[in-house]
Amino acid sequence: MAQKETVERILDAAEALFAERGFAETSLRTITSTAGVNLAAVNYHFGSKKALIQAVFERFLEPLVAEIDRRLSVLEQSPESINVESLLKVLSSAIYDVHGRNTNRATAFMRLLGLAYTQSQAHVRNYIADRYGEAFQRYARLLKPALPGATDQELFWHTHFALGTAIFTMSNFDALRAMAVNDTGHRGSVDFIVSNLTSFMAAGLRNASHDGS
Amino acid sequence: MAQKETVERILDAAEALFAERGFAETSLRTITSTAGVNLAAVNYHFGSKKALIQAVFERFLEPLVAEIDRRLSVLEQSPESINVESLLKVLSSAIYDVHGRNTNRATAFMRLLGLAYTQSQAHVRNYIADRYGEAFQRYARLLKPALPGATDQELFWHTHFALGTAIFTMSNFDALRAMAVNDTGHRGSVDFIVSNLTSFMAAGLRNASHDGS
DNA sequence: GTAAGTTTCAAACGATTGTTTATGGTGGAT
DNA sequence: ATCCACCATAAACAATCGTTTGAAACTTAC
Repeated sequence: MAQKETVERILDAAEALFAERGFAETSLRTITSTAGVNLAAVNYHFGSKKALIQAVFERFLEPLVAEIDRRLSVLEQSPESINVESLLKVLSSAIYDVHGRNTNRATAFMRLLGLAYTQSQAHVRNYIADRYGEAFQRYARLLKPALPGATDQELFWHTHFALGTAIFTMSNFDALRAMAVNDTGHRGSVDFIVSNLTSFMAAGLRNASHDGS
Repeated sequence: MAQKETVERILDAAEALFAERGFAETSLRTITSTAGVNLAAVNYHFGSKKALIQAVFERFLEPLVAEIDRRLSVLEQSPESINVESLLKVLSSAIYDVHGRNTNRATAFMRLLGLAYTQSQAHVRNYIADRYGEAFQRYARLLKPALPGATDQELFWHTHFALGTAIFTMSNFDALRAMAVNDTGHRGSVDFIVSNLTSFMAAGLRNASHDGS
């Protein structure tokens, strides 16, 4: 078995299992037996469970952030088209683009992103902040002129309200869909949910703006 | 030491520790040593760790839901005053009312609520849905006419978007305030933040309504 | 003051966790 | 064919987990 294969199989299994039950609740034995590799393989290839968690995030975030950056650069070339909706669309489109319409993978990723915040042991948070903080700030710089009249305080809080909405929805995606079936009879397509989520966030964000537009 | 005292000390320690690090990450030994009681006390008084988790939620949710119910009954007596804002105010006022301006306790609980979703051990979710599902549905029934034109699906999702915004904000309250100081120079008063949060949620919710009002 | 009923306590239980070790096997370069 | 770097494997490691035990300490009632 080639080394690439083992590493990849571990990452695949870890990603799915972490998303399903969280970090602490997923043992290395569950991961390695799901992946069909030896228990010691994780420590051999990654060093520790913590390093494996970071590797899972890295494999996911690296192409995503690159794609977001690319799309922001495109957007910057026609500044008149920069607004709340187009900025939010950059994010959702980037997710679609990187993982296709493979909703399994996309929802797994959403769960992971949510877990990174809620369940995160410090090392995950620090790693993400350290590695992708710059990308976040670039986004914030573009958002500011899209919400004229908002003070820095309002901008900060409304941005994090929107962030919270997305993260909560993502990290509970499957559970919410199950509840939706129960309450409304419809599971809701990914497109429907993302579209509603985006407009919810946009409406809330615009609420911070004072220019009445 | 009276039994009441031991039980209460365990609940206090468990509540704070669970909120801080999650359920699986908090051992009974940490809880009991923080509470200053014997390790076996948890299993003696509660039966199991799972039962302790439920007891923590029950102690918090019981008075809160009762207060919400009381306020909803008052609101129902003057139906013309029922709208998105007044319904949201019921929630924030109920929290204030039950725990005063003790934001520590309130944010700890919100983090617990968030964990109940993300660290979904099925038993916590089932317990909450089982016990407080009716109260939630009553609220939803009142919210529906306040958002005319929204389909059941839109109502469900926008409600949970708003719920997610609140839970995320409250459960990361301290961290967000620390970031706010860093980014804007202002910590933001509780009233300022709650007021902005409420209007963000209201704006997003109204977005589900199609009557254009 | 004694007996019955509760609660606390130190100690141990078996199970599971992440990690390490020592041994074998494999494939490519010389 | 021989060597060597790399990887897979089974087994064991120490630590931690939730839970149970049996005896001691306490409270309550008569």
